[in-house]
Amino acid sequence: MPQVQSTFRALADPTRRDILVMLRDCDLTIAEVAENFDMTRAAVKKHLTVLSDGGLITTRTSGRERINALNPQGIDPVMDWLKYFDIFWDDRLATLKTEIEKDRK
Amino acid sequence: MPQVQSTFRALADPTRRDILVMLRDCDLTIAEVAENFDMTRAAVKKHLTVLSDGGLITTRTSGRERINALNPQGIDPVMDWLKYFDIFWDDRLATLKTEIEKDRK
DNA sequence: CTTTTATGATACTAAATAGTATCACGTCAA
DNA sequence: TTGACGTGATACTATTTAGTATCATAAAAG
Repeated sequence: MPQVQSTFRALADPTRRDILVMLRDCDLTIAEVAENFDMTRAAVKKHLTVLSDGGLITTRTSGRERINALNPQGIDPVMDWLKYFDIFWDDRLATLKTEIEKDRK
Repeated sequence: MPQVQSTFRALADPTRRDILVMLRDCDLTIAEVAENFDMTRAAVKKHLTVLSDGGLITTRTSGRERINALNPQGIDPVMDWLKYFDIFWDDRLATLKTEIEKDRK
């Protein structure tokens, strides 16, 4: 059960946010993720570990490959925390939900 | 106009998130914020600068005091980014909005 | 005017972080 | 079996970050 801190920390790096966007479309092995970045596979692996610690991704092994997938519930701790600002961004929240539904059409 | 990265970074530190929670109730000077932490005023000042860079707070000067206030729109870049995960957390968003309205009663 | 108070700013230290290089290990294929 | 491939893990370096200490400046109070 990841702490809220580990989730916020995982989201704080642009490379890791890019990885999450990639995983939104399809699951990827470490090597496949690394192809999209100008850094070594080992560095990408570290980012994936941080994302896993933050509960934002899950991993499963298939033979010698490790497949990374987005964890739908991973964002929950962040959302729970943001709730503290309800009196300020409640209206915005409603607007966002409308935009999401519009995008899906 | 703060970049999304500076906002995510500002949120990634537990001390800074605590400061935001404090400012949710009332505006505070640097010294008043510092009273709540076991660290020097200079350290708190640095955190406030990061929060300001991230657009999460605004500051105004009153005499020799500098008053820090929560910026309602500061969280927008983060919310915009989270929109990318719409297909996963749309249902959760609706649930959260319900909880917020319930809490307000 | 003198003193106190709140802040701004700089220099410095320690720890965390992002990255590389390297090697070991298990799996798959010829 | 032999080797290539994908990964795990460690050691190392450079940068960023969180914090302190210190001093300068400006405003409020006497």
